[in-house]
Amino acid sequence: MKRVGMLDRNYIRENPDEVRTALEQKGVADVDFDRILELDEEWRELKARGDDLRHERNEVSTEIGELKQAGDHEQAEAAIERSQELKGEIETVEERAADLAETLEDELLRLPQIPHEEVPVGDSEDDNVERRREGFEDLRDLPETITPHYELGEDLDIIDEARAAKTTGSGFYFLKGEGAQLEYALLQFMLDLHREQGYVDLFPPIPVNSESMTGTGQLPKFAGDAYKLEGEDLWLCPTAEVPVTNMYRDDILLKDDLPVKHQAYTPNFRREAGEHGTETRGIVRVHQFNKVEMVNFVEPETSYEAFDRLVDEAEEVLRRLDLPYRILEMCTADLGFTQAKKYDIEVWAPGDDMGDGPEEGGRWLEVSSVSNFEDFQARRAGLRYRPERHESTEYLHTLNGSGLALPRVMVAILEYYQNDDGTVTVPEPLRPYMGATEVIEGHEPIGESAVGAGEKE
RNA sequence: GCCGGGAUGGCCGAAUGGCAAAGCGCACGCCUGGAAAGCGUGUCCCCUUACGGGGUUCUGGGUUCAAAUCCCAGUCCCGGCGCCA
Repeated sequence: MKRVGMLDRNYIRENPDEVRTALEQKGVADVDFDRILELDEEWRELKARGDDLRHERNEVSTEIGELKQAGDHEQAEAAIERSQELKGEIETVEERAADLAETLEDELLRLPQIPHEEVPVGDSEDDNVERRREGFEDLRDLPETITPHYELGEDLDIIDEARAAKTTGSGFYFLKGEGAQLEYALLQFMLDLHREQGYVDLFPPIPVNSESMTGTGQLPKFAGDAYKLEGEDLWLCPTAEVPVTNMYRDDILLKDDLPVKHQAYTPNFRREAGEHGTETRGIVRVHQFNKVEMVNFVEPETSYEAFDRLVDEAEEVLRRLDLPYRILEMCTADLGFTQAKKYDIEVWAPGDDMGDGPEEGGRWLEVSSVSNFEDFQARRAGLRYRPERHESTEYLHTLNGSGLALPRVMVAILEYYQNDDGTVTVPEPLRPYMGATEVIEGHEPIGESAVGAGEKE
């Protein structure tokens, strides 16, 4: 199926002002929208001219067949000559048209999704709006001083960043013993919970090709954020959204199939280019992390209901773990390229005072991002369905939400469930997944460096 | 990795160089007391206010006045052989 731009061409032609407003509100400066309109206009003229020439050629071509049938070779020769002339003319016109179409296509792929009309207009992340704050009314008794997760992880010997730098590089980490167990427990817990909410599990392939990356909107704009495999048209999965959404690419679903709700656990790989110097300690910003992702395919009229439900389904993870959090609505400037509306869920990590946290101290960590893409991804990826009362297909709406990103939840647990003696209480719902372990006590470190540090005799 | 076979609409499936069948499904209409059956129309993409026109047989090239059809390259599927945690 031919890829079309993310926004409907007819819509762009008929509503240029809405597109301009969206570009402005999203702060997209590298798109020359007037040029796109010109390209479209010019392409349509060439298209019409090419169609006329082809029409004539089709008529001549039919004539040739008839003349040959009738045995009139002289007339047939004349017609063949005319047909040859036309061939050249068509080639000239269509070559130009194809060039224009290609340029236009590239430009259209760079046009961002238009924000939903109720999204708060803003210039930067400072204009995001906090919608709710949950779980602060009945806080745990916390230690006088909370050790940040990166120090605690080292103390308990459950997170090892230094040795991962050796095997792989900075921005990666080993989880060890109870650390690794906690990771598995969180995974199983989240998957079981979302299964209760009606999600069907998927375990997707981790490398994805360029067409998939384009379908969900990572390409062409964000190529620099992803890891590319050398010599292959393959990228390391930056989020399960990519394989899962593209799973039904160019498919036509039935109305009865909808809503389709899938959850997928995958590792996610992100280069985080340009982020060096911030968050270098700990596992808050890393190049590889596990995440459970929820993806919904729904009928267009229901996508905003689905959005609210998706936020609730993601929140449920934090509610059950009894971790305090807040819900943030992204303003137009902080909406991603593909998103019409987006809420972030930020968990409270009390270990580090970063200034932007709540009055209780600590900081907010984004653990989920719930987005409605409306028909933006569907159009790029050819995701359609057949409504009952129409004979033609329509683009469906896609949504997704993390449910949740694991390392940051782990950070919140290590800090919020920390005890005075430096151990960590395992939240109730996770215990069945950890062989009934109630408290993480860590292990003795291994190796000579521990002796030198006075941690081992 | 090697050898062979294959890819045509939502589905199935014809056409082997000269207008891409037929069937199923679906929608609408006629018929009916109502339904079924039957009959008719429609059912991909693009341009066009419309009338209408163009394109489309996995993808990309080539041959030809003309390609679903012939040639080259690629992708994926099936079968066989090989290899393999």
